[in-house]
Formats: sequence, structure tokens, C-alpha cells
Amino acid sequence: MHLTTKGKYAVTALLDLALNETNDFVAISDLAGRQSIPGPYLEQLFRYLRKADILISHRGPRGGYKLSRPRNEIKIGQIISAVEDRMDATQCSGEGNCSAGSKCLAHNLWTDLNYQVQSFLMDKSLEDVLKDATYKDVNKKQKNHKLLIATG
Amino acid sequence: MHLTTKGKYAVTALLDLALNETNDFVAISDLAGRQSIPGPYLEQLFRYLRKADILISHRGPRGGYKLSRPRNEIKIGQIISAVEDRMDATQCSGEGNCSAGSKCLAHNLWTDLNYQVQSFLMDKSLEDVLKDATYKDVNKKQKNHKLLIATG
DNA sequence: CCTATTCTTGACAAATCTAGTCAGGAATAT
DNA sequence: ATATTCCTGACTAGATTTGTCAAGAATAGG
Repeated sequence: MHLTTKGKYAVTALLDLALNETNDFVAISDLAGRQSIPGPYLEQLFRYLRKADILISHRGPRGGYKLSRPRNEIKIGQIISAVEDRMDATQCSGEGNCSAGSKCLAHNLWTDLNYQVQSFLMDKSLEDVLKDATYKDVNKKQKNHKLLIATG
Repeated sequence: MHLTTKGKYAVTALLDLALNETNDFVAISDLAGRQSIPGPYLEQLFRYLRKADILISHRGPRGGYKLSRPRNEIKIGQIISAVEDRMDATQCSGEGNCSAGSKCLAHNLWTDLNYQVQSFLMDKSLEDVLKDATYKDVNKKQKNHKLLIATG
């Protein structure tokens, strides 16, 4: 079970996109700058998110990326699945041959852990996380930014 | 959040120790053989488990390792904490400076995920996992082995 | 049509970490 | 005494992560 900066960068960038929800496309350089993520690296991650139909892209001036659907319909788990390929906790990729052909003593434990984590991540949408963040003391600058947009 | 084979090997080995619960010490070579874990590698992991007071060791002939306390008092989370050093899911090691000095948009999400995983792992003892494994279809050979011991 | 902007793709590289090995030493049961 | 077993530290190969870079394709706007 490996949750790396890949998944964390991806989620953070998409939260930013969801926060500044608009019909316009947002350039990677803007996102990367706001969230302190290396631009070319984020670009690489966005390939996977586009393939997973989470992002829509558009080239040229005023181009960029935007969410493919409303922010309450995009789950954190979907984002992470798109960029991480080693989230499975079992030693045998779930095949049950982790100990000389049969299940090792811990097999069901890792399966249960997988379920816990996946449920948690699949239950939470971008909107859920933003609501939570808004009520707590996350980055003031970002809340102010949202406020400016909201109040015009 | 990185759960590697280190943690999985450690848990599996300790489940084996708990399964063959006895007053005798068990040699690493026996454990490693039964669970298909490279001996010298397991030896390395057992250093951490001894430092964490989960294992007791004894040198010389008939030496080896045994659990420091009953199997229902050793939690999976304690084992994993002893050998894994990157289980924290936050990008900032919990310090809340993940985005230019303040919390990033996803900070509370990762904190909540940490809590989910830690709760799950700290709730389950070696005994809990074994009970679960016994009722399901884990490695027949290991169940038979236990049976042989139980029935003498 | 021209040009600046922005994504697209593929290759490449450094740093880190994991997973595993090895050798020599110390303790101890028999 | 001696074989057994843990103890310690150092070492290595390979994989993975975390990026970087360069050249190309699409497109909005003048």
C-alpha cells in the first residue's frame, strides 16, 4: 500500500480546480504555482487523470484543464486510483497465493485493510473535502481567494 | 503512507509465533522457513520488534524469539509502527506547513485517513487476526500444523 | 495567415528506498 | 569444547519516485 506524492499532488491540484470552479480552463502553470507543485511533474500526472475521464483538456491560448463533471461527483478514490498503481495492501495482488500457493496468515487482514481505505476514499468527493477544509483552519490565502470569487 | 513488505513480513512472522504459542523460543530459521521469508531479512526486522518490546530473544542452542506478552495484547498497529517509518499520509509529517507555511487543501483529508488506518490497525490484535483466519480458508497446512500441536 | 500560448508525448536522470546479503562477534545449552 | 543462535554493522542491486527536458501539435486572437 503506497500512497505517494503522486496521489497527494493530484488530489491537491484537483481540489484547487474544484475550489475555483468555473467554465474556463485553467492552465497547469497556474495550478502548479498556487499549490507549489513542479509544473512538468503535474503535467505528467494530468495525463493519467485525463485518461481516467476526470479531467478535460484544451490546447492553445486560454486552454488548460477543467473537471469533467461536478465536484460532488468526483471521488478522492477515483483520483488516487488513476495515478497510483500500488495501493493494494496484499502481498499477492489479491490472488491468495501469498504463502506457497495458498493464503498467508495475514491475507484477510490486508484485504480488510484495503476495504477500509478504499471505502474511506471512495466515500469522499472533492466537494466533501472542500466543505471540511472551509470549516477548519486551512490556508487562509486560499479561503480568501475563494471568497473574492464568491462575492465577485 | 507506505506499507511495505517490511510490515507485512513482520506481521506474518508474529502471527506464526502467536499460532504456535508456547513457552519455548522459536528460531528465526524456523519462522523464515515456514513463512517463506528470507532469514537474514527477517532477522533485521526482529531487531526493531525487540527494541519495541514486542519480542523477547534468547541466544544459544534452543534459543530464538517469543512474544513478550499474550497474543491478545499485541496489536497489529504496534508491529507496523515498529518496522515502518513512513506510515504518515500527510505531506508535512503532520506539521501543517504543507502549502507555503500553512495547511494545504488536502491536509485534513490525510489526517482523517491516518486516523482511519491507525484505528483499524490498533483495534486488531494478533489473536483477532488468527481467529478470523481460522474461520476462513487460509493455508490449510498451517491450520493442520496448529491442530497437530493442539491435539499433541 | 502568423504568433504566442498551452497541452502532448516520449525519453531521460538523480535521489531515495526497499529488499536482501554477508561476515564477524557474542552468548549459551549440552 | 562446541554447535547453535542471536547481534551488529556494512554493503549492494534493483526498483521506484520525483522530477527534468525537448520537440511537436492544436488553437485563439489579431
